[in-house]
Amino acid sequence: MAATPALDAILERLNPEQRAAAVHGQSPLLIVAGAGTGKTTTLAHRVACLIDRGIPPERILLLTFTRRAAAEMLRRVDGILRELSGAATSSVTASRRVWGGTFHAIGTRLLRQHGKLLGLPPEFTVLDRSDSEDLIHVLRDELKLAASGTRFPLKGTCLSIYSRSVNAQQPLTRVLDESFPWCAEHQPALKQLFNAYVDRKEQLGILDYDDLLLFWRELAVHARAAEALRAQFDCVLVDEYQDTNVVQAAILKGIVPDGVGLTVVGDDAQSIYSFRAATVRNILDFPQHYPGSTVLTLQQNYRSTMPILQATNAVIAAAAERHCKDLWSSRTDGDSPSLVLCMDEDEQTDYLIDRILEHRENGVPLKQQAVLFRASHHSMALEVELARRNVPFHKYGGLKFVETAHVKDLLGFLRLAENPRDVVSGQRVLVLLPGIGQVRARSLLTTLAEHRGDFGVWNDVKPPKAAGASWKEFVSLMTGLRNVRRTKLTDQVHRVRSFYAPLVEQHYDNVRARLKDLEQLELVSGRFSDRMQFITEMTLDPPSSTQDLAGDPLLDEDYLILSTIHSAKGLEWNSVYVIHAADGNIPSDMATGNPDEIEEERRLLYVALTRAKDRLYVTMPQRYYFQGRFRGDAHGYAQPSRFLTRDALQHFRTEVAFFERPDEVDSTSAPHFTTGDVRSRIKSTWE
DNA sequence: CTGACTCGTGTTTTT
DNA sequence: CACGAGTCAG
Repeated sequence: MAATPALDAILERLNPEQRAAAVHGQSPLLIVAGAGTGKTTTLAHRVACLIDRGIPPERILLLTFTRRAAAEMLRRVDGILRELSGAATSSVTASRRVWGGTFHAIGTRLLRQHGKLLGLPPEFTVLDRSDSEDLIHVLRDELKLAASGTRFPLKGTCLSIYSRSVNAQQPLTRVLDESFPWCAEHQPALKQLFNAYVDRKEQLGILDYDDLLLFWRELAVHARAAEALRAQFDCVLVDEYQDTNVVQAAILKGIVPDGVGLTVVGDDAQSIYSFRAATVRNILDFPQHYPGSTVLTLQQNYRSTMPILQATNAVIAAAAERHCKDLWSSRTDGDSPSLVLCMDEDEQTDYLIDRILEHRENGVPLKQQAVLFRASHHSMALEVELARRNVPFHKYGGLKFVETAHVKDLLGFLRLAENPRDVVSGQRVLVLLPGIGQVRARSLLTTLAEHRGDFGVWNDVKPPKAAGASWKEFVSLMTGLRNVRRTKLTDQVHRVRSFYAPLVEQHYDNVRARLKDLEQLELVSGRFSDRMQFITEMTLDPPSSTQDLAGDPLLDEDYLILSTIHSAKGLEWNSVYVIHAADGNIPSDMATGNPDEIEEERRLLYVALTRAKDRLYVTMPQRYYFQGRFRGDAHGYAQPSRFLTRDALQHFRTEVAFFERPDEVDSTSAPHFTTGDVRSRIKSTWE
């Protein structure tokens, strides 16, 4: 292709492999990009090149793993385009026209656009994980499955089984045998439940997360729709391809059957989402799926120092199956990573905070430091201590703001108004009202459905005594919300909040914090133009939790990052602390069932370690106190993660976190007073 | 039928 | 411990 001179100059900044990827033509392309090898930079340059080559931005589809990643990528594209055109404003809007987002978000958008071809109403609502569980729960009751004597799997387990089956496209028997053997005896009942689940979603006009992919795939193979989709895009780029599942691969195959214009990027060594049915085979077999494809491998690491890379290379070298990659860096100097043995969790916490503050003193801002862990609750003790010491932090992963009961309640009102057939939201909202329980809620919703979602019929219902005046108020709120679709969204949220606030006090503890969250939500809603968009975005791209523990991080310029390893994917920081690196946590003892799971845990540790640019600490408490049943000082001893092999440990400096104990005596100074003084003071309390 | 209560069990990662 | 399932008094 003929690049303009200016573009050539910009591409000079890339290394040869990166440049080859950026300027590659339309034949199928796989970029195997090791950790920190400038994957985002490369992809951004490729998108810029495509636009520069005259491909209309709205005909480019960029699929990423998170919305943040898409935004970051397009920001970089903007930068490059602006350089090219000498700050012309047109380029800024150009990248905004690119279709960028997660598979689920893009799927939603395309299904609203083309869903009619499948008979799907464009105003469908989307269930998040816990909504889906609630629906399963309702159906389980209706089918009386739990009452059959033997204990039936919990709603969450049922949904996991269902989800695995559809995402891996595997028959139920196989999923049960391989992943849920203890539920095998319930196979017939589960089949019945899943059929009901699929039918009910159809009746209610709702889709769950998995449906967004499944329906999109149907769209992509459905003759007329597929044509429209294929005609819509010239180029499709997929990031984090190692974490896609077979349904996602089928979607791509449908949109781009011959792979012309298709680019996928990923690193098999960082595949960590098999619990969501992602399969590393997608990236490994890409050349077979798309004959004539080009494979480019990026191996020069621009992120970490060589001592850190030597350690991470050694950790991944022990993996059972991997693409050979030998990451290297020109940053040869730097400190060896530390393995820090702490006596117990408290000492680990103290050690961390001391190090973090020390680094900050030395000019590394808190935002450039991250504490990473396997499970969300691993940071609890640290969070408490950070709050006590007034160190601001922001936590990614774990329970999100929108998953808290009160936020879901408030959104429930809006969702019911948007789609009165949505009985999941309906139940949720109705049982909040005094005097209304499961049974009455169900009958009210049936009545509502019989009157085509006209909330007015509820005026004729005899309200339960306990409901009092609030029933009339509730009905008028809902009719209002139904009719005033044009009212400003914040006003709608405000009305719901006024009605709902008193109910918070009746149903939950910690009322103040929850009411503050609701205020926050009203504020957030101001950023959205219409209600449907607001509801959908909140389930597909929920904001990470507001941290009220350590003050509002938005007000603080600088804050420390706490993150699960899963949520840290693709990110990097100057100083990284991987905590609770004991066997049983990494690998989690929930995930040591089969060799594949263990291998994934190894990659998980690899992902964590490769986030570090300059300084890497791996810490673990050696003594764990048992939680729960046995109180007192019962404890056990932990071993370092099995993935820190002898070979890997050669690249670590092992230290023991000793703390200056307060009992270290300063023998040089004379006593200010005697023990006799102390005793007389004690006596004075009752004298 | 609702809502307050007790009892027992299981416990990761996320769109 | 925290949540879900099951029990029982209004």
